[in-house]
Amino acid sequence: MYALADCNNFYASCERVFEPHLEGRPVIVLSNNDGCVIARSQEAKLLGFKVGDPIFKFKDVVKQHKVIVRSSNFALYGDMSRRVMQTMRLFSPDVEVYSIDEAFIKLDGLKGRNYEEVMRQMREAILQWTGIPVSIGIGKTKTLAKLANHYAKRTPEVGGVAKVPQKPDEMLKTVEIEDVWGIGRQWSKKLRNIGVSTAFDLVSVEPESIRRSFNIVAMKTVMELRGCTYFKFEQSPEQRKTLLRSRSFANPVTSWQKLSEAIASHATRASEKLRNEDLVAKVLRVFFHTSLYNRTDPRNSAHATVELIPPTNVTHTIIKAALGAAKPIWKEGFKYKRAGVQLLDLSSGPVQCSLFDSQEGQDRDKRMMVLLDAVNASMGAGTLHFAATGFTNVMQMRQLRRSPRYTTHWDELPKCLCGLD
DNA sequence: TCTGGGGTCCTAGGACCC
DNA sequence: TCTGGGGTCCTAGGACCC
Repeated sequence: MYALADCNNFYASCERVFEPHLEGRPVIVLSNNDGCVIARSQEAKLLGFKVGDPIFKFKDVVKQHKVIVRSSNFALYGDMSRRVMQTMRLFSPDVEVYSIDEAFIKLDGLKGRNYEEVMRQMREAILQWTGIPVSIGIGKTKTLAKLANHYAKRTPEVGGVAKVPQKPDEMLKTVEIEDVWGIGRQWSKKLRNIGVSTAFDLVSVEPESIRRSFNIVAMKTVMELRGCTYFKFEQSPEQRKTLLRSRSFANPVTSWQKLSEAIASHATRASEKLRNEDLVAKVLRVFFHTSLYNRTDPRNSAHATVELIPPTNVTHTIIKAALGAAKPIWKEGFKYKRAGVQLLDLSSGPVQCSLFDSQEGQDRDKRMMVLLDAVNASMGAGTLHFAATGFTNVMQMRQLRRSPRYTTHWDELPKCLCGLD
């Protein structure tokens, strides 16, 4: 048996923990550069805000309903997430962190106890200790736990915890096809066309025919809804295969100087992440393109791939490779809106030296990176950086409404939570 | 004027091998 | 006039997830 614990409206709930007066009011959180909606409180959902809505189209609604609008504050959300997950681990050692706001919990270790009862206690503890409300679904497979979770979220009477019953038909009938985990927009449309509109309809379809019309993953989803385990519990995550760092520009970029600084910044952040996970990359891809929405300006999309020989995680090597690949494909006369660096073919194994590499050179680079990381860890990110990333900060995000990073920065600690002096 | 930033897996088709 | 049967690897595109 599995449980899926999922934080309710996570980012909006994080904003509320330190500002309780936001309770009951519509709250939305914006993407980087304050571009579009990425999270909504229940009240904001009822006003019709959807994930991905560009905020500038909703100025009137915001004003009329006094919607609380916040820039994203991932320092806060990441730390709150860590606290929630820590609390879960006190109730079961088998926790698979699935995303920033949800985790699967294997319940088999709790044999003899009432699963629902334990999960209710866990829910209470998380709410009391972190201030974050969660919903919990329990089922025989991950897909069924997800489904029960969905049910719990929409059915207040169950008090935040729901379990797929022995005879699941009635519950399955209440879940629309697009709300089944693993069935997205395209497949839902196709399924509705053949008369499949709920989870209940889907379990009645012959799995083999689903495999033929869709693919093996869709078939596994059907089997999971029928109670057969296909998606395994993964306590420790598999080693990642790719790593991407990219961002839209607050203001369009037209010069090679600015674009190269952005690419060097992404290369820096990607290298740091790589070292953080003790990996090296064999392939690098760099890309940049103009706005996807602007129909009047000339459009351009460029990308290039290079092999890193030998595989590396050294910042200056990766910056050099990224800029070397980007320079020949850069063109004058375009307003670039986004750039990024992707690292592929990642491995943790020992590095095979190339014929002309000196061991001394590699050792020196390694020592330099250890020093760089240590300085930046103790004195703040970016304290030491390569000149290629520039000093004017082309990467500056538009973030006009970010709340304080209450739990991770000393100078932003909450001073008063109750409105009293 | 203003539209996010990450990931995974599967499949089909082409190039190549014997 | 007639033209096999079996593999692997790579890439692009499309689906899904948060």
